[in-house]
Amino acid sequence: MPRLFDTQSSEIVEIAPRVEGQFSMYVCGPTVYDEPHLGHGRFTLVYDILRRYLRYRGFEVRFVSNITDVDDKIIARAGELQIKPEDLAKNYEEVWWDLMERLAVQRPDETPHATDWIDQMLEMVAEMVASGAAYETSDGIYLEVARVDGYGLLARQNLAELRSGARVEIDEQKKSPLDFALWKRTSEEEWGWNSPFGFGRPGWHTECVAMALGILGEGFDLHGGGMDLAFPHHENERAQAVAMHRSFARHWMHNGFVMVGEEKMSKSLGNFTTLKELLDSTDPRAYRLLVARSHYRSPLEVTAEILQDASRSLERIDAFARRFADVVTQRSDVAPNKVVIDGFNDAMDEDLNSPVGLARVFEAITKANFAQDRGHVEEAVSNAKAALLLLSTLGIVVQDRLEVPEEVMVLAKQRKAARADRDFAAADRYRDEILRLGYVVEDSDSGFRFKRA
RNA sequence: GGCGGCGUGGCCGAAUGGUUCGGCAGAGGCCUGCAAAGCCUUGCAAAGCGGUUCGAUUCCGCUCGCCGCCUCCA
Repeated sequence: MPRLFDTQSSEIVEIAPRVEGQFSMYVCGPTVYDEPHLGHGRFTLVYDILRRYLRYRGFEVRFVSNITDVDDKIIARAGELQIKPEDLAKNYEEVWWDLMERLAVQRPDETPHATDWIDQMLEMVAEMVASGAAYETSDGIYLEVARVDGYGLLARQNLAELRSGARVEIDEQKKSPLDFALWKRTSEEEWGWNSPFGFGRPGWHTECVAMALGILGEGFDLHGGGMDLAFPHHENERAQAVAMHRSFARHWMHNGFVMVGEEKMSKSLGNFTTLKELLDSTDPRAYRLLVARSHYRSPLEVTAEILQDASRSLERIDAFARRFADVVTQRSDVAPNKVVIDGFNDAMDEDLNSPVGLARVFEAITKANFAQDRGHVEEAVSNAKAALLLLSTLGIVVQDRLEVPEEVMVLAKQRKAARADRDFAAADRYRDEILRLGYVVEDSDSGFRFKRA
């Protein structure tokens, strides 16, 4: 059974799902008001890898990730641009899915939108008001944090310490600065919904509770997001569930930040690189490799040099894939090497240790090459198959074959003939021509293959 | 102020109480007509100071440096 670090207990524990063999996970998705940056790319890759891994391990995974399409920032941005907030959200949601596709992040099974869950949120608010956990002020409905058992669990702080450190703006009407809005009352000119609590819109923390419980049900298996969501967002989600006496996530998972130098990359610091910039300039697989080769809870530095490093590493993977593309399909009788698979699984089972998992993959690549060099085909193929299987489990799509223009193919054949005649001068001329067309020919046991120059 | 975490070879990233590991880059060699790809060999890593121990990079303490959360944030 895989184990994961649980933010709630601060230790690595078995994930032991609610229903054997099934795994339900909810990950906080984007607020669609602007271009996603590298941090968004990291978290989506981390949970994509988790999802792929659990599936590969035989779990039936149900993965829900929301789109926050109503929010103060969306409204503010839309106001600046003089467009409707709905249109802004729609536009950036399209941007989001486009980028996810480029990153080869598989679509969640369900992608609920906050605006489709307003009724459910209002029911929840009514329930919390009725039970006395929530109270009304002139501008909305607030949850009284002091009435929630164990508030501060995810922040690893007790209520008194949180309160003393609170930097939230003072609101005379709130019983505590930590109390948070469930429903924000607004004027009717603004974007909003009619409700028993007056015209307005939901608070941020409420939507995820409604959607997670509404889709996955009580006691779902895992709730994840970036570390900065642990507090207050996830804390406040949990608080609402507690206030309603519903069991919430069994397990909390938080990934580390993308760093810029010694600082966290973030919108507010303005030190971000957008995902689009990255993907326009780098093989998206290089970023995935980078994410996978550091532990998901560690900070991750991304620079041009580090990306270059990952790209070169990727070249090694592709070269390996090219070398084994044919023989692997020919030898359907050979199974992936079990020692390699087990080593990978052991690493991934222990808090999703993909760096060690990748190390096992690279070792298998070396063994496959070593064996192939010596003509030990079965050993080579078993290692190669294991490596290829594990790479796909990490979502790394290998480029094992390159389609070349007919012209290049003809030149390569001519070169092959020239070499057979031991006319090396001619062979080299053909190779130069191929290079001029943007390809490198490599000799192989069976003839030749190509890579991009 | 409270809480959590980090400091590993030229670079990035892991594991680990004793022999460590992966990638990238470097050096030498093998293979190749020459390349490419590949393989092999190679480099006295643990911020500092103490302590525990037969033995510490790994455990404990202190010092220094850095980061994150406590506000919107992946």
